[in-house]
Amino acid sequence: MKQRLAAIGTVEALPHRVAAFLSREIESGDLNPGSLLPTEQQLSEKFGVSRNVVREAIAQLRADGMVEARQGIGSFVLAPEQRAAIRIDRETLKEGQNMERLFELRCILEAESAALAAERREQEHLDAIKGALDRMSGEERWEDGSIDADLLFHREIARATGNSYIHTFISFVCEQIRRSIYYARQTNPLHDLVEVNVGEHVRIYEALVAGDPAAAEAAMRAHIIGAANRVGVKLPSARGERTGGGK
Amino acid sequence: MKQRLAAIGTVEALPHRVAAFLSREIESGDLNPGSLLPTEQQLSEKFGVSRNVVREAIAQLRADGMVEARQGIGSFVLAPEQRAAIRIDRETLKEGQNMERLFELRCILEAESAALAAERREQEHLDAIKGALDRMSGEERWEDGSIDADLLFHREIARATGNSYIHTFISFVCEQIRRSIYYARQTNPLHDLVEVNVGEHVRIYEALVAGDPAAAEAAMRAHIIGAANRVGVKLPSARGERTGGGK
DNA sequence: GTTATACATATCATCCTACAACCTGAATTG
DNA sequence: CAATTCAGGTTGTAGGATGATATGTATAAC
Repeated sequence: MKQRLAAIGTVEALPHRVAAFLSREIESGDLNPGSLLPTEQQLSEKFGVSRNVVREAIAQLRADGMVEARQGIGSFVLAPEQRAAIRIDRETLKEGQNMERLFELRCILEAESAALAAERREQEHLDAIKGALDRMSGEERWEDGSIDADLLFHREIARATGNSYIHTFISFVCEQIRRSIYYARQTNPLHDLVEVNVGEHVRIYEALVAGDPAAAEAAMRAHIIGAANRVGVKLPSARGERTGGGK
Repeated sequence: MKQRLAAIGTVEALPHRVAAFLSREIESGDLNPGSLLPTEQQLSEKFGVSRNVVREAIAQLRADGMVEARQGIGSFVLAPEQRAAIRIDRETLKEGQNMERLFELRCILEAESAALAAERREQEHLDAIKGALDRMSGEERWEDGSIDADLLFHREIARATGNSYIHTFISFVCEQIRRSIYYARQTNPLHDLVEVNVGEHVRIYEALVAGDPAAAEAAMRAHIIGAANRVGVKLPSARGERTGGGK
C-alpha cells in the first residue's frame, strides 16, 4: 500500500516529510519505544520514495535521538528518557501564535538576564552593547537596521550573562517576535511597528555600566512592557511592577 | 586534498563524522554565517566519501537549523539567531559548567513562572499539582516514578501560568536535566541521585494554594537551588537570595 | 542429544550513476 | 537595448550494486 504524504502549507523536501510522518507516529504512540521501525525497503515502498530519501529521514530522527539504527538489525524506537538530545523548533511554537504570551516569556527571561549581566559583564560586553546602542540611535536608522541593532543589543546582554543557554533561548524568542512583527507589518503596512525607543535602552545600558542588578532588571522590565505596548500588546503589568519596581 | 576524519572513541557512522566536522567548522567561525558551504561534490571529494554520505550529514545540519539548503544554489550557513530550532544534546552537558548553566536557566524560568501560576491558577491546576505531589510522596515511590512525578509537578505549575510557551520551555529544560541525571546514574549507579525533597515541593504547593506570588517564587527558587546542590551542582545563590529572599 | 561450525538471509552502510528541478549568468536574437 | 534562449553548475530524487553485521538454520562432530 502506498501512503500519501501530505504537503501542508509550504512544499517541504521529501526526507523532511517522511521524517515528520514517522516522528508523529512515534510521538503519538503508534510506534512503541523498543519496537523496530519498518525496514528502509518497506518504508521506501510505503511512501513511494527512494531508499535514499528514507535514509535521510531516518538520519534526521537519529540526530534527534528518536531512533537508534543498528546495522544488520534495523532501527529501534527509543524511549524519551533514552534520547540523546531534545529540541524545540519554530513549528512547535507556531501553533497558537500569541504575541502577548511571547512577550511575557521574553520579559521573564530578559529581566533576570539583565540582572545577571549587570553582575557579570566584562568591559568587552559593555563595548559590544554600546556598539549596538550607537547603531540604534545613529544615522543608519532605517527601519530594518534599527530593528537589527535592537535585537543585537538584547543578544549582547544575554551573552554578557556568560550563560550560553540563556543566550540561545533569548535569541530564539526575540527572533520569533521579530518574525511575528514582520509578518504583521506585511498584512498591515500602514501601522508603523518598528518604532524603537532609544531612551529605554540607554537606561538599561547605564544600569549595566553601574553594575546595578536591580536597576538593570527594572529597566529591562519597563522596556519590554513598553515595547509590547508599542506593537499593540498589553502586557499584564502587575507582575512587572511588583518585581521590578521594588527595592 | 583528502581530509582525514578522526574517529575519536567509539566508531561513529560516516555521516555523523562529516556532520560533526562541518558543525565544528561553523561553530568555530571558520565558516561565517551567510556564506556557502562547499558543494556536495567538493565535500565528498574532500572527505573521500560518497555524495550520499555528505547529503546525510547536511541533512543533520539542516535539521539542527545550522544550514539552509537551496536547490540549484547550495547550502548557506545560518547565524545562530536565525536557527529554526534549539537543540541540546547530552554530550554538551557532559562538559563541566553546562549543567550549572542549565540549572541557572531553569531557576529563572521556574521562579517567575511559579509567581505567575500563583496569580492565575484555577482549581483544576491545583488539583493536578496536588496529584503529582501525592504520587511523589505516595507508596509508588520507586525511583523512576518519583522522578516522573517530580517533573509532572513542575510541568503542571508551568501549565497553570496559562502560557503555552512557558510550558514548552520549562518542559524542555526539565526533560534535559532529567536525562542528564538518568545518564549519570547509569555510569555511577551507587550514587543515589534521585533523592526528591518532598518538603520543598509542599511549600511551593502551599504558596500556590494561598495565591501568594512572592512566596511561590521564593519557594521555587529555594527548591531549584536545593535540587541543583543534590546533584552536585553549586548554583551561585547570590541572585537567588537577592531576588527570592526579599519582600 | 548437544554443541559447534558453516551457511543463507535480512538489514543497515556505503558507493555509484543517472536524471529531474532549479538557479545563474552568458550568448543569442528581436 | 531588451527579452529570450541556452549552457553549466548545484541540489533533489531514483535505483541498483556491494560491503558489513546480526540472526536463524541446517549440517557435522562429539
